[in-house]
Amino acid sequence: MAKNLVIVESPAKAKTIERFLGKDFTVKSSFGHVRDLSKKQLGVDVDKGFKPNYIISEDKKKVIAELKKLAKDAEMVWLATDEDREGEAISWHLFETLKLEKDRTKRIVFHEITKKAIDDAINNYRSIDLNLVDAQQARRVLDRLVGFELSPVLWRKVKPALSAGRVQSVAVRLIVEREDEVKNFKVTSYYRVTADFKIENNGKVSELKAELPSRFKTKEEAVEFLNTCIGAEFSVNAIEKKPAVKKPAPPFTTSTLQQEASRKLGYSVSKTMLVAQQLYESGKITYMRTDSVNLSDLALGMAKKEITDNFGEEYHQSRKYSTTTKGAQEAHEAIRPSYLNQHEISGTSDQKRMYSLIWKRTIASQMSNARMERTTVNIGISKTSKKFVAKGEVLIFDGFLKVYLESTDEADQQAKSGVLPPLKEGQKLPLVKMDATERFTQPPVRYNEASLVKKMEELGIGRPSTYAPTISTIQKREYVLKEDRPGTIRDFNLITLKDKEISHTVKNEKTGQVKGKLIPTDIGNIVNQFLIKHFVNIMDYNFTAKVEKEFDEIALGQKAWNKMIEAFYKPFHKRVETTIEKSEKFSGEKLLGQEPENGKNIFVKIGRFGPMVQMGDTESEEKPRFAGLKKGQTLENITLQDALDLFKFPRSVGNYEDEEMTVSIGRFGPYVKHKSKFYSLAKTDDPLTVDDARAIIIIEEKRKKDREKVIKKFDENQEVQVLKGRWGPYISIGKKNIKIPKGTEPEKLSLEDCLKIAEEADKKPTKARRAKKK
DNA sequence: CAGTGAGCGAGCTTCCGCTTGACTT
Repeated sequence: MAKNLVIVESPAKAKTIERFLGKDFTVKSSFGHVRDLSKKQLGVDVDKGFKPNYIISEDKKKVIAELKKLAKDAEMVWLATDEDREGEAISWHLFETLKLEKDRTKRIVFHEITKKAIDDAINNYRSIDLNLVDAQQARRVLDRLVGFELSPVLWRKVKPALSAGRVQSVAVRLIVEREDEVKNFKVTSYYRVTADFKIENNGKVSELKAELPSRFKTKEEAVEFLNTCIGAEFSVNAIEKKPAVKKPAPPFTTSTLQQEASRKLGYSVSKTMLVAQQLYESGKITYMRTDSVNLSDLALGMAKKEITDNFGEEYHQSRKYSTTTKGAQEAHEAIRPSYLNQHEISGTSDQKRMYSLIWKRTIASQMSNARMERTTVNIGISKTSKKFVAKGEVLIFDGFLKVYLESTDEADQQAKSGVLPPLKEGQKLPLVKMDATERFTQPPVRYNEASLVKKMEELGIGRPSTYAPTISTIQKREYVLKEDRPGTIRDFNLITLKDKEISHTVKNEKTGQVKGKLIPTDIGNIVNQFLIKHFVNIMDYNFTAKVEKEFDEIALGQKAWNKMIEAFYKPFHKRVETTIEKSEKFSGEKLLGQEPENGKNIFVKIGRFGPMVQMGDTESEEKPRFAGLKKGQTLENITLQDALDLFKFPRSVGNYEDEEMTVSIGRFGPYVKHKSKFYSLAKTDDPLTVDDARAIIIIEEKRKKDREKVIKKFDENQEVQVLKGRWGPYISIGKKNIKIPKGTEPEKLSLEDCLKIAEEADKKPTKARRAKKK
């Protein structure tokens, strides 16, 4: 039995550390937090100093049992969880649940996993910092109080099963407000003038492109300018050369990795985290949930060697980066390859691509600046004081650009200017042509997953471990949707001056394309309005920053955590109560107009099951009729006619096999119902016009598919079937579906085999079932 | 996950942070 037990948070880390420590040490992991507030109740006694009721998480019971046993037998327990608020709390929870003894427990921390760092940590042990633990408890309790008191208000006033929280509600707000900006943006057009000149140098002909720095507001002004330029003489007024440098970006944090993987590899933030986790677990990169841009001395040394060996000494420049991020806790290093001499790895193509990205970014961060020379040429016009400007850039030394350049979010970047041809001051420039192109002002760009993370990080909302889960939560609650939109064609004017003649053409371009952007739903809009109306302080972009400041004071021992919570909770709770009592249901109800025949009012609003239309008043004797909105329809864009169409369902479309067929719109889109069976319409079908002939085709097609679906049937037991599904063959027994074990040929299964497989499946634990809920 | 398809209120929803779970022999 080892004399020493070391407990860290991650099992991968445990493995590495164990190698450094030798056989007197056993290293185990806690797998993150081991206790939390009870899941079902508030878990905080608001009347007794906000005493938290901690419960060992179900999936941690085994871990705790094992650690308890090992701790009992060890001479010394070393709590080596991360050096931040959460890590300190994990150590404390371990101390409490494992019932450790003070004089046989030491708290240590290290930021990098090297022999030296670990030895140093062992020599610099301390005790658990209870102030820091209190700061974490305050954070935990605050989040619980906000989440568990606010969400029920939404259930009562807006719609059941909604949620609100310090982080997610503000994330939704960002998206809602950006959408409003896009909606309210007034596109205006202007004219940009460019000119092409011909340059002759010793018989060599080249082109010089220049632009007028000022823009024209109207077509008339642009034409007037071009008119002025007819027959004018153009000449070089001045040439200015200026040196410039470009610096590499700092090494990756979780947030910047998510952004770059999104831009360069097209990954969602959850995919980025999944692949990074694989790389971490196989020891190829350092920890992937970090807000630090710091590289260890070891890494700096490796980077220096790699750069000098591969590119030469002049390419190396040692750099220390420091974080500018609000609320960063910096318990880890930046995300970097574990071994920088490994330029490539084996693995899946996703892993290879991400590794290569991380390697390049890390190496580039320790390389020299790129140096260039920027040239600006002013070109005078004989008939006006306006001037054209030509810009060129020559790379003098590539530096870090040799390996890596960070991408940007800006959609339409100016074309990179290249080398200018040799020019002399006073030189005459013959005009080839001049274009005045109509351009349009751009609305703000909607967030995608990664740019939302960037914004959240700027505001200090959320942590590296929660960016991805938060983004999936707000989509799961249907507050926002990730959307693609094809865009529309827009005409623009092009006026050209060539050979002293002015010509007008109309061209077109695609605009308004959207790919993977986050767009608020009706529910998202309504919930956001509601929360801002009643709980503006929590929706404040600075709320987190404010409470973080108080958590810091608690960590420094300047404030008692439950006093802080009390000061927040009293007014907050009162607000919750008055909102429940006084405020009306918040449905976003809007009167669209009247039904032309019966004159009843038509409303749109959020109902128990989402956005819907209503015919007739709620207070009237006669019950109103309801219908859900179709995909793509929103409270804002729906018209009276759309709404009236929705009441046309269910529509009878004739008889088939002596039974009526009806077309209706359900939760999963339009369908035909026949003999109490459902048949989905194709995307191309219009549910308002589908007739009997088409409905019969749809029914028959589905029947054919169902027949092909059956691999095996058993006459002796009709309930049991072997079927072909979307995910391969499976056994269906009544309402239950069972996966076929690997290596079994579905065609050869007998009834007995099927029943046996089903029985086996039944015995297995029901863990998978928890994930079933939508 | 394996096909879902209503009703407009009787009973469950929910938070943010840490971390990766495993069913044989």
